Order: sequence, then C-alpha cells, then structure tokens
Amino acid sequence: MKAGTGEARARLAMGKPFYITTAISYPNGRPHIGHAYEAIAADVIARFQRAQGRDVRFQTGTDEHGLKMVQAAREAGLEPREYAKQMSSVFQEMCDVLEVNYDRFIRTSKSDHYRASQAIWAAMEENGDLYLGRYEGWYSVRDEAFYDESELTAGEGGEKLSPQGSPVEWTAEESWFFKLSAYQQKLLDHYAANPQFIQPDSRRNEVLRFVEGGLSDLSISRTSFDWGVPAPGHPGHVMYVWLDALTNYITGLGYPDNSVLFQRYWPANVHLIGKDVVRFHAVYWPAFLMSAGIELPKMVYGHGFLLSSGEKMSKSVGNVVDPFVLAERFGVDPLRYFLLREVPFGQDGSYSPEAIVNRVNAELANSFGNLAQRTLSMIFKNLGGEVPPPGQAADDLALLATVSAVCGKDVPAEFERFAFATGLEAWMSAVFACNAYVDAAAPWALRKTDPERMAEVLGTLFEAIRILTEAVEPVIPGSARKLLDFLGSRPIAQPVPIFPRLELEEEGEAAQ
RNA sequence: GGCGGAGUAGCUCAGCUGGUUAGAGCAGCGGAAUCAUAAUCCGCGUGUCGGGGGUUCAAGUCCCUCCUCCGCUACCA
Repeated sequence: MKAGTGEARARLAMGKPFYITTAISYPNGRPHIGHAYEAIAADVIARFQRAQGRDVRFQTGTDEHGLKMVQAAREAGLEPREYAKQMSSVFQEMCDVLEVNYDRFIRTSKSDHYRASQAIWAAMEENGDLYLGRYEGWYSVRDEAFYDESELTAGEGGEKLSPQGSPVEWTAEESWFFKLSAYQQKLLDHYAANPQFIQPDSRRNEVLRFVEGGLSDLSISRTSFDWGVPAPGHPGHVMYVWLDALTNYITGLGYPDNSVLFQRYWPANVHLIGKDVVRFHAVYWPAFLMSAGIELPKMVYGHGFLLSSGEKMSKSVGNVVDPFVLAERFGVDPLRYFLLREVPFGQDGSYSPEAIVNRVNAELANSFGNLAQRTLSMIFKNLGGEVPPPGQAADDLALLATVSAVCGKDVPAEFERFAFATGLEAWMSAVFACNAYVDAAAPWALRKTDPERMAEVLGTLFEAIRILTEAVEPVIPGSARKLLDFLGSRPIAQPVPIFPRLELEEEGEAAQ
C-alpha cells in the first residue's frame, strides 16, 4: 500500500553495509583481460554478499590524469579530457558486457572528484604534513617514476635507461611533499593491530618489510604539466596522480561532505586490487587517510595476475587478450566461471583457450548443464511438466542433505574468504553427487516399473538443482537467472541446454 | 646480496600444529547404462613427495645444506 515507506524500511532492514571497490583503471589503452578479471571478481564478491543479506555498494571506474594520458591523447590527436572520456566509456562498456553490476562508475576527471581530492589535500596540509620542496632526478615518463642515478643502466647507444629499460631525462621541478616518513611507525602499528589489513599474507609480509626498511617523503605535486587536479591554493601545481587516484574511493561516497553514503559505507570493507599496486594502497593510501583524519579501509586485497598460456601478457609480445573478444567467443558466464574456478584467487593463474574450453565443457556443460537438462527433460516428457515434491526415502534425504550442506555452508564459507576456486570445487562435488544419484535411481527405468518412485526421484533432483543454481548465481548471474526463471515456471516446458558445449576452433588467424 | 614463497602422479594442485597402505580434479585405460548437450555412472595410480645429510619409535610434514623457479627489496659497478 505505502510503497515509498515500505521501500525505505526494506533498505534499512537490508543488513550490514558492505563497500567493495576495484582499483580504478588507467585508460591509456583498451581494457585487457586483467581489468576484466578484477572487475568480475569484485562483482562476484558484491553479488555474493548481497545474496548473504548485506547492503552492498560496489564501485569501479577510471583513473584519468597524469602524463601518460596526456601522451596517449596526443597520439590519438585529442585533448586529454576528450580522450579520457572516450576511453573511459570503453571500460564502462566492458563492465556492462561482463555483467559487472557496479553501483558507481567513477571518473577522476569529473568535478566531484576534483572537490574531494582538493579537500583531502587541504586536510593533509592543515595537519602539517605537506611542505614545499624541490624534486630533481632522472624521470621516466613511461614508468612515471624518478630514479636514482645508481639505478640506471646504459642503453646500446650509451644513453641512460631506467631499470625497466625506458628512457629517462633529468628533471628538476618545484614540488610539494608529503611527510610519509612520519607515518612509518603508525603504519606498522596499524598492520600489527589489524592482521587482515593486507591480504593475502604473502603481500602483507612484503609490505611489512618495505615499511620496516624506512619510508621517504613522497612528492605529491607536479608543475611540468597541467592534466590533473590543481593543488588547492598552489597555482601551477597539479596533484600527483596517485594521490588523486586513491581518493576516488571516498569521492564516490560524497567526501568531503559527511553524507549519508559516507557514513553508511566508509570505511570500505575491501579494496580489491592487483598485486602490482599493493604498495600504493597499503602504504601511501592509509598514510594519506591518517593525515587527513579519515578512517582506514578494513582490507586491501592484492590478487594475482592472469598469464597467457603461462606467459606474462604484454603489448610488445602481442599476447594481450581482449575481454570483449573472449566474452563473444566463449560467452560471459562461461568466462566468469572459468576465471574464478581455474585461478586460485590471490595467486597468478594461467589462461588459454584450451583450458577454458576444457573447464567449461567438463563442469558447466557436461556435469551441471546436462544434469539440469536430463532432469527437466524427464519432468517435461513424463510428468507433463508438473513438478513433484522431493522424495522422503533415505537416498533422497541424503542427497538433499549433501547439496544443502555444500551450498549453504561450504560454498559460502569459501566465498567469504575469496577462495572461489575451492568454493566452486565444493559446488562441483555436489553436482557429482546428483549425477551419481540419478544413475543409481535410474528414473528412466522406474518409468515403467514404479512411476510414483520416479516422480519422487525427479522431485528430489529438481530441488537439488534449484539449490545448486542459487549457490552459483553470483558467478554466473545471467545463466542462473535464466535457469531459475525456468524452474519457477509451470508447467515445465521442453528444456533447452543452458550451457552449450564449446568448440575449440582452429586458430587460423595470425596467432603466434 | 637480504627477506619471503614454491618445487608432491602425464597436467593443475590439496596435504593444519610430524603418526594407519600419500590424496583430488583433469587426461588415459576398462566396464555399465542409454533419461540427457555422444552427456552420465562405476573401477583402475609400483609417484625416488627437487638432491643430500640429520633429529625421532615415526617426516611430504621438523633441522642443516645444495639445486631450480618466482615475488619483494638492496647494493655494487
């Protein structure tokens, strides 16, 4: 009756808030499979937590400032702002295609983000942590980093190169600094008091050792270009891209206003990031927040990288995989399932067309998809599409007990700690149990000898399939929704395979 | 150079604080079934648990050492 108040009440009753973010992507090129991997993983976590009753907010976006964007824009013949807009939309489209269901897609070149970034700068400055200095050194534009003379190597022509082999030039500029050195002990104390702050443990150990080794103050402004957030009160200075980028996590909640969003969702439950940016999130970001007097996120989780057939992906090697192509070729849900099932989260994992075809065919098509197909087909043909209740025989009860335990306890426990591969492995064990049950009960034989028993068996299987489908919904949302809708219809119609087998097409193109 | 991780069946990996014949999935081989997407089910593994040494009644699981790979970090030049 009172829809409006009802909805408000429902929202309040939605349970504890859960805020998850991905790193924001640097859109100086098209997204690759690594971007897709992180977005999908975050989406699965968000959907899972939502299914657990949490009030979830999920943010992703693009990090659009910095010199590399200026250069990429120049090559494209566009102004940075226009280039950023175009590239950002490609990342947004990727999320849409992959069913990554974010609540906010943030862009750092927007005005609300300028406001938030300038506010955190001002808070840090007010706290006495900023000072004007001079930055001199060998700067690599490609690496976006200064290097000490001793770190450089000599190129073929005797020119100086960074440790990564990129050209460097002597650069000297006035710069604002952040007293990162003053936060060494505070950070160490925080790590000690919050063991979960950096995960997995291997990353945590690396950060601990890095911080224990001493911290240098951080240059946080540039005067050599202007594509960035202007440092408030300091004309000519734009903010260091990482200070501005990290701030996105609170911009999206309305910082600096003490908004309803901010109160409800900050501090974030988890910043999901790649292992390459752990230092920025586990050292710089918490120091910035401490300085500005803002609470720290609860967890920074550095996931692993996706390797192409075991090798690092890079543009120069030409083995970069386009997520749009993958989604088109294998389907969105099979791709999502593969990434989470095949790769132990937190570790590096390997991608290959063979691996995805094998995994998806064996588990989604043959085991689970076919289980649904054979069951629904028998219900359609032999029971006129009417679904009988589950049987009460010992075998029936045992099967449903197994499936319920796996889907209600094991899978959630694993997903809760981001162990998607083991969670899905447990899920598969329940699928195996169902197929073993079908063969043992042989409902096709009961059709003639004992139709009532056949109905009990099919009813039991139907219920098991429903539970199984709900449990994997976060991973394969589109297919699961489709199947659940079908299960909810009466009478059950002639079923169509939900996960067709994939073919490993010949790589005729310019592969290799 | 320092710190950390890893090296277990053809492949990918589980094996917590040491204790019955070292496990799983995939692949492979054999069989059953035929409702279903030629899908499913059952059965089958004599693995130097990287090499060597040691502690122990007992070590994949602890200690020492060596080899290989990976990550973080430092430095020399």
